[in-house]
Amino acid sequence: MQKQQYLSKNQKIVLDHVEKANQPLKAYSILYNVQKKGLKAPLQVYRALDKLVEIGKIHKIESRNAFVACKNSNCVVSNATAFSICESCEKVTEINNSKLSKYLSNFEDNSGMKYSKYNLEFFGLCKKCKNK
Amino acid sequence: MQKQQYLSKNQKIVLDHVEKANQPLKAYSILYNVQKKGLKAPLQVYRALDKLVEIGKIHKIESRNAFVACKNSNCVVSNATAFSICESCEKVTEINNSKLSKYLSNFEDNSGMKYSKYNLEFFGLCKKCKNK
DNA sequence: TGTATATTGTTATAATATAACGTTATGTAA
DNA sequence: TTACATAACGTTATATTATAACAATATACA
Ligand SMILES: [Zn+2]
Ligand SMILES: [Zn+2]
Ligand SMILES: [Zn+2]
Ligand SMILES: [Zn+2]
Repeated sequence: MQKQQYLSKNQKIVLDHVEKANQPLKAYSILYNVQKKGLKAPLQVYRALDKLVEIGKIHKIESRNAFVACKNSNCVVSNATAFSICESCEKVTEINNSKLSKYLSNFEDNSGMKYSKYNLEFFGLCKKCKNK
Repeated sequence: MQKQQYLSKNQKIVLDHVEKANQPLKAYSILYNVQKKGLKAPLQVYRALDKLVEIGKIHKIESRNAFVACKNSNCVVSNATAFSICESCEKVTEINNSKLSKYLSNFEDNSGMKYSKYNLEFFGLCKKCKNK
């Protein structure tokens, strides 16, 4: 069986919903909003999310337990993610900076560990919130 | 009222326990283990953890919902944290690398956002697990 | 001493996530 | 086509993580 080519029904429904949002969504908020499309139980949402995260279509904002669609259409590095998070309005933006991703992908410390993945979350105040 | 100088009773108990562990601990595992010291409810643990995280004595490993004592005794930058996480044995190490922390603290993207904090989690296989 | 803030103790509950089971769909190869 | 393996689905129950709300006590300090 080769790598999955198409998304399944539930996966499409969830991805669709998350892509339309312009901010991270909580799993249960997704659930409430896709119930009219037939997904009735948390597991249906979580399973779709798991797969979508695995293939890089969706990222999890770990510090917020929330899910956001990948905005880097060419995001080959679905496992190398960086986000900026405004601590006031909670706006989250995926950072797409090749210098940063190169720097982190090549990072080695003295532990002899080679890293295949990373997740970076920056916190601060966005422009809007800073000027309030 | 000036900044807290000493830890409270519950804070000491929790910090003590987390410092003795050499891996991240879950909040409820902490709870079970400090019950003999009088902390009976989740909130007592969470409140102590909150404060300890705030003052940088403890960090939260967001991807694991677990808590680990800060190993950088001189960790002035309690809000600039980086960890390496083995995806096989779950060993977690706090990274203390001044080049990395400088690079990230000075990082600016085109959003005009200045970051006061960050949390970085690297994933891979530790030496031991790689050689299995 | 009076006052503000931090911490505590306690019960209940909210929010997040997974276990376990059986069924159905899809891809691969004989 | 049939057989087999893997992936996805549906469902119920439950585990895990975290906070709300309220009253009491302790601490710092003017
Ligand atoms: Zn992405
Ligand atoms: Zn903002
Ligand atoms: Zn630290
Ligand atoms: Zn390991």
